Amino acid sequence: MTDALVKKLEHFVRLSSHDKEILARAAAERVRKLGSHEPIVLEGDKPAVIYLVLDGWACRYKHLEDGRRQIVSFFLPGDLCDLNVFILREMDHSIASLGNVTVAEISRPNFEAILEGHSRIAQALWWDSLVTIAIQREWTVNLGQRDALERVAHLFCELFIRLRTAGQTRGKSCDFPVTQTELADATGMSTVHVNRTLQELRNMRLINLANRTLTIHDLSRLMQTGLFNPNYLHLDHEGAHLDANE
Amino acid sequence: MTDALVKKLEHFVRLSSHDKEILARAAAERVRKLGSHEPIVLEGDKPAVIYLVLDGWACRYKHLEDGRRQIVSFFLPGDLCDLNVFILREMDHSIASLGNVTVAEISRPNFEAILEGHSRIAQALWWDSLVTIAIQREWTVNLGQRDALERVAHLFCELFIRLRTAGQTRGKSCDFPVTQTELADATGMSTVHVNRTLQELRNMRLINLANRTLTIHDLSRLMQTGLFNPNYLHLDHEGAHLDANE
DNA sequence: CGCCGCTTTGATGGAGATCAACCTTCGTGG
DNA sequence: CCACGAAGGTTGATCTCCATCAAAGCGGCG
Repeated sequence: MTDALVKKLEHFVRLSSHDKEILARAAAERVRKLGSHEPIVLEGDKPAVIYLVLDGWACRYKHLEDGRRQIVSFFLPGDLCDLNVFILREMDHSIASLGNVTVAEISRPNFEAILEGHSRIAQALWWDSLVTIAIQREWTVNLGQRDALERVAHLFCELFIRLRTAGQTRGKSCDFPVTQTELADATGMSTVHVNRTLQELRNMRLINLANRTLTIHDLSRLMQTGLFNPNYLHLDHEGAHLDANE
Repeated sequence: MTDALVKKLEHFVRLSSHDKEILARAAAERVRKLGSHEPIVLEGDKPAVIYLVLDGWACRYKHLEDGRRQIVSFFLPGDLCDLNVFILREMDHSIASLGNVTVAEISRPNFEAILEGHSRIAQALWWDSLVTIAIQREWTVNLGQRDALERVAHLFCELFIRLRTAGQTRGKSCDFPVTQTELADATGMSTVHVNRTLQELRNMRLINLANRTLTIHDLSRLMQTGLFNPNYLHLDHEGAHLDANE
């Protein structure tokens, strides 16, 4: 069940089978299955546990008082939410499932035991959280500078590569359990314009998106279209010197 | 010299005079003074030291290949850049000074010694970095959902409150060493429209911005205008149970 | 079947980009 | 001490991308 997490972390550092065991055990502590569009965390909640997405997608979002909503990040299989969040008194954002989702809830003491007892895992999780922050910065760039076509293209590149990193793609395709309304909330566009932008990307023979499946026909052209530079994902096995030698 | 940092951290937890001493000593290790618009870190650099802003402002930004630029965050006095950044092989963004800036460079071993030897400081720094991430998320919301007037109003509220938290305001005023071009790069607007938006805020008697000084005449109305909710700054002395008892 | 969530299409309007000047301030050097 | 140039700020005119409004398709499921 922790395949996606392990596979992702191994882009940073190679883990021993003991390390993998530790993660698998932590993720088995308490598993929850959720249907579509169910709340996981609500703004104002007291942080209680750490969530690890085992299967399916979720999203983090914020509402403005007048009802506007911005999705600020997507959680894919293998993604953890903010490690140190226990420090805060209340959450400043909400989290909800997109399609059907399976999450592991990891309790605070259990999680802290892992961080303290297994420094290679801890390092890998720090790397992961630095990448998460870099992704958030890139979203700022995306919303601030790119036009509609570039913006959607960039988002698709990011999500596809992140999924591939976690072993969640099939050739040129992947699950994509996100409605156009949700894409609109993530890109700061209207649903109507998301729809037209998707048509444009389809007409350019870059992608297809139907039946909750995204197919990217030509990733390198899609990357050009979205001015996508993957450096912020820091994927080149950076922590090789920390590899488990087994 | 570390007044701003200490003052900020004390919104989370009260530090002992020994803690403060530790911070002051670390910040004295190597101090650099920079003029306006000087590079501090460039995208592609290998992370080498941690920076602490002692005086003045800096910004983090990213360029697209075609020259567009997005400022993704501002560094104010007392701000540290990403704690764990050493893990990464190269930087995915750049940092530059805005006006004149004094920064402390803290070496990796020195910094790690502080984190390990002084858990109260470490906790406070974790809190600070969680707030930094929350700010980045809020920028995503700002760029994705708010219109020009709201966006600038929101940014001013955030910066003013962050400065006040670090003891860097004088009544309703504060230094504001940011040109309209830079405001445009931070808000994803054109300079022309930034200019017109500032005029609108002035005409509404909410602010004045001249001679690198921002004055906020009516903060609560400015907050309404920008749909600003300060909860994401987590300022209410959250870690009180960790206070140094002296 | 009929309804609900999602997608698609067409028509209209507006927020903000872009282009092109011009003005103001201030630091520098002659 | 003034001249000049560069950087920053201001203005007006035009244009375009995308929001908004409204309505119609289209699955899929109870």
